[in-house]
This record gives sequence, C-alpha cells and structure tokens, in this order.
Amino acid sequence: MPESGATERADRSFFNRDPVVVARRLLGQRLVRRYRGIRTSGIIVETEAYLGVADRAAHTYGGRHTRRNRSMWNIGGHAYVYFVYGMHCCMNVVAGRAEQPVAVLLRALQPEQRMDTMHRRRSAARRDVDLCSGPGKLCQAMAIDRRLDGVDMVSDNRLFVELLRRRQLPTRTIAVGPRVGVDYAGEWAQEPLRFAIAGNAHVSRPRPEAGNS
DNA sequence: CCCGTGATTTAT
DNA sequence: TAAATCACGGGG
Repeated sequence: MPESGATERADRSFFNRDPVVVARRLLGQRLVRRYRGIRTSGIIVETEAYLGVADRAAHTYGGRHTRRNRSMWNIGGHAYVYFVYGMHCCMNVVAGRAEQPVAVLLRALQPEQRMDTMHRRRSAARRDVDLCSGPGKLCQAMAIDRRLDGVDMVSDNRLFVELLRRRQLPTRTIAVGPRVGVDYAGEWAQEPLRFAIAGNAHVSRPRPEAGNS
C-alpha cells in the first residue's frame, strides 16, 4: 500500500464530542473503505451536522427510536447508513456522548485511492468530480450500503477514518451554509449546519459560500 | 424541471 | 392495512 503507515486512525474520543465540532474536524480527513480486497479512499470535503432530539431535520427528532435510526442511538464512532428514495444510501458518522442521537452526514469526498474502481461502480459518472460529489454518490463509489449500518468505525477494518491533520482546518477555509434537502424542517432548515472545504471542486451543489465562519 | 424507486414511517 | 414521505441522482 502507498500509505506511510504513520497515519493515525480516528479513535473514540474523536467522535465523542459535539456533532458540529466533529463535522468541522472531519473536513480534510480520509475515509477508507475496504471491500473484496480493494481499498478505496477519499478526503472528506463536505459534511452536515444533525443535532438529534431537538433538530427537526434529524431522524431522531422528538426522541424517535425506530428500526431505521437504531444505530444513531449508538455511541460515537459508529456508522449510521440508511436507504432512501428507493435507490440510494447515505452514510453518517455517529457523534456525541452516549444516548445523544446526533450524527454527521458525509456529503462529499475528493476521491483519492482506486478511482478506477469508483468509476466502475458508478458508470453514470463521466468525470472524477462526479464520483463522490453527493451523499448517495459517495456511498455508491465506496461500496457503502446497509450492510455497514451499525459498524464501529473505531475498530472495524472495513470502514474507518484516518486523521491526516490533528487540528481543524482554519476557520476561514471552511464554507458554511444551510443543510440540503431538509425544507420540511421549518426553521431548522436554515441553520448553518453544512460545512465544506471552500473552493474544493468535489463539493456538491449548491455550494455553500466561503467567508462564513 | 421532473421523475424513478421502494423501504420506512405514519395515518387509519 | 394503506397512504405518504423521503438527509437523492440522473436526464431533459
């Protein structure tokens, strides 16, 4: 593998904190997926925070505890993968402390390793920037589906995060905006809970504006 | 802009 | 049991 081996894997303490902090700190880190002997990876360039019981846009709004959102009630570091619109999967990383059903949706990656495999899995993608520029796209490119719902990313070898930087990116390089596709959530739809690396070509549309803290 | 697509949720 | 919903993506 072309890895240096010195890369540090995100541990429990990385995830056991405020979801907004996790969402910002995930930017610039690496998501790794191992499947059938192939290691695909990408740099996380776009995230959204979901704040749990009080957040009308969250699947756990109002304390809902259903079969689908079961893993969102798990402790930080677990994956929450769900199926939506009859054909797509979306992947979240559970954050917060125990019994806080909060999570971070991974919305886009800058593909890094095995882009050939990603193109094979996503024939509709004509260009590299179409591979992982959306929550459903990245799941398809990385072979992430409901079989990975509930896995512990701190200990599982199939899906995990590698830390490429110890610090969060400089605040001015993080673009902030309202979350995508949650118009049903009333005032919560306007909250600035979407984060992206400013100027990165792999961020999904519409792009949040840079310059917001 | 519209529409597929089907599991999940929510209303009867 | 039935109806509505949906943290999306692709094509026109």
